[in-house]
Amino acid sequence: MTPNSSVRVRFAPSPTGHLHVGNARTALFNWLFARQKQGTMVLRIEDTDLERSEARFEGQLIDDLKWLGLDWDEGPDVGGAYGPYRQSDRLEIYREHAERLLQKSKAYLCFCTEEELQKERERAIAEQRQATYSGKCRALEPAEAKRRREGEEACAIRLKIPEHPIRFHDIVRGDVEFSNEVVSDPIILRSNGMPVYNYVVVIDDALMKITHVIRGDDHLSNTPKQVALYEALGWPVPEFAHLSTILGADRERLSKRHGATSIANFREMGVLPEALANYLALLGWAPSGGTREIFTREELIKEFSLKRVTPSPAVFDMEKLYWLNRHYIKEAPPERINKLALPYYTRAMVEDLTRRSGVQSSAGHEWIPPEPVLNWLGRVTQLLQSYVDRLDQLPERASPIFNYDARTAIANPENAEVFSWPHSDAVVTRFASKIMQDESAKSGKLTPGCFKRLVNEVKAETGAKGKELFHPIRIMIIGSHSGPEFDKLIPIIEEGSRLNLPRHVLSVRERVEQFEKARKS
RNA sequence: GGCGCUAUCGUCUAGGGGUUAGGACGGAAGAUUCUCAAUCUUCAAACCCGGGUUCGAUUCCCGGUAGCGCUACCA
Repeated sequence: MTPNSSVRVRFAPSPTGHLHVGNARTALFNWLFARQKQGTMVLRIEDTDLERSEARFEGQLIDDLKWLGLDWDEGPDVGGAYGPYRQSDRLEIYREHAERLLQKSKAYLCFCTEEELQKERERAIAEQRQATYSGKCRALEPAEAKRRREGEEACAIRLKIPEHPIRFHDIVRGDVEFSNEVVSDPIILRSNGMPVYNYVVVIDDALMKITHVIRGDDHLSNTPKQVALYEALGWPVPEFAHLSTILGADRERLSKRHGATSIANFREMGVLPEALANYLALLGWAPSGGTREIFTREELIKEFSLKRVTPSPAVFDMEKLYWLNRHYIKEAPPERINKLALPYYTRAMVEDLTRRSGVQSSAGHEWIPPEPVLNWLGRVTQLLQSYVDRLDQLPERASPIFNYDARTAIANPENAEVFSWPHSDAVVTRFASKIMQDESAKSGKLTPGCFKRLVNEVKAETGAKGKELFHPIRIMIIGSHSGPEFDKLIPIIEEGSRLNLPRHVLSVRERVEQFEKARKS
């Protein structure tokens, strides 16, 4: 992965929590672009917001990014020639360049207090004007300003916005122009010596030789200030690509309110990383022709194009993500899915155990099932694969196997309807007596072939066929009239009944027995 | 309030001065199956509004409206 082009992009998250889907999509687009151009991907941590940033979040961010399948060539964890890659380690650099700007009189000292500025702003809003800085301190004599600063008067450093409109090119949106009238001289260094975001981002991007700034469109309105900064510093302005916002179903900006929005959430839900990456790529980007939807990582790298990114905001559609996830679950090698699915089962089993015993067993969480159980769970997963959107639904879908309860099966109104059918009574009675007499069923070794034979006998004896035959039988066995095919289900139930599990899985015979008992009582 | 960005089926999108406006998710119907899921087939579903340019605008331009963003000594 040696970069051999001059393209350099960066993903610059703030370590304020888990990676959010919006940011993940930004990271993905940066990554796709870098990899396609064989350029360099830089990870930079924007931790100048001391109040919200936490060191541990950086590790989470990196985990989330890696889980999504992204990597980077330079960053706080891997180093690089343009470090440091944490803004908190770069404060000296920011101060130094601010002073340089001052010397070149591209910036000036501002002694206005926050209260003054606040009043100015309120007045402007009251007069329905743009709330821009008056530029009062811009008129100060440099010599006087210097004297006041040396006299320990608190001051911030402001950039001089040029007297001409600011234009820049955006790959997604085309040419954008802002009148200088509406961009007021921004503070770059606060009176407490801390630099401001719009300033550090430029210093970092320029010093890190970033050629393409790909980021969320919430930064679009900040861009003129940044362009002015590049110009003041005499540095080349990079290309910009502002990605549209991801919205929730209510067309409001996607937030925790909308449910799962962090990468960690999706990961816990059992969404596969390739499904998420594929989905995210489709949010705002479409291939030429616009008919393909499924892309491997390599195909995305090959096909991706910033020029084809849509400028309009996109609503996050969980259903479509699930569709992709189902696709990738089906595609994935069974061993991989089994391995990923395992924790969901063990957690459910342990929870079930603690619920019923009332004892909290922390050791249970690390329960590693023995080989035969592992294999069996793998077969359960394969049986249920086409029934789930995400892996965390597996235990729930497997519930008829694990938690058979004859009473609830009988009490269920839908089932009651089935039992009101003319043949149902006879089917139940005949089938039950056959199972109770069957030798193989006694030891939990009923085979699909044997099961089929018994069903056929019931069919011949009662005249029931199709649903009238199978629905009552299925209810007896799994408590519901619908479910997986018996051919696959029967061996799994029987095998499960012979395994040593935290909670015994009832054999077909045990189920039928319970059912008959519950029915008669 | 000011400024900016955006506007094609419910959703993600393709397309583009003349098209039966294409695909996908979801929905509906059918096929298959004992059932459900999966799968396959079919169907319904859209160019925000008003002007202008033009022989012709959904497409180009302007305005309106709506949504979102920015308007900080937040990032």
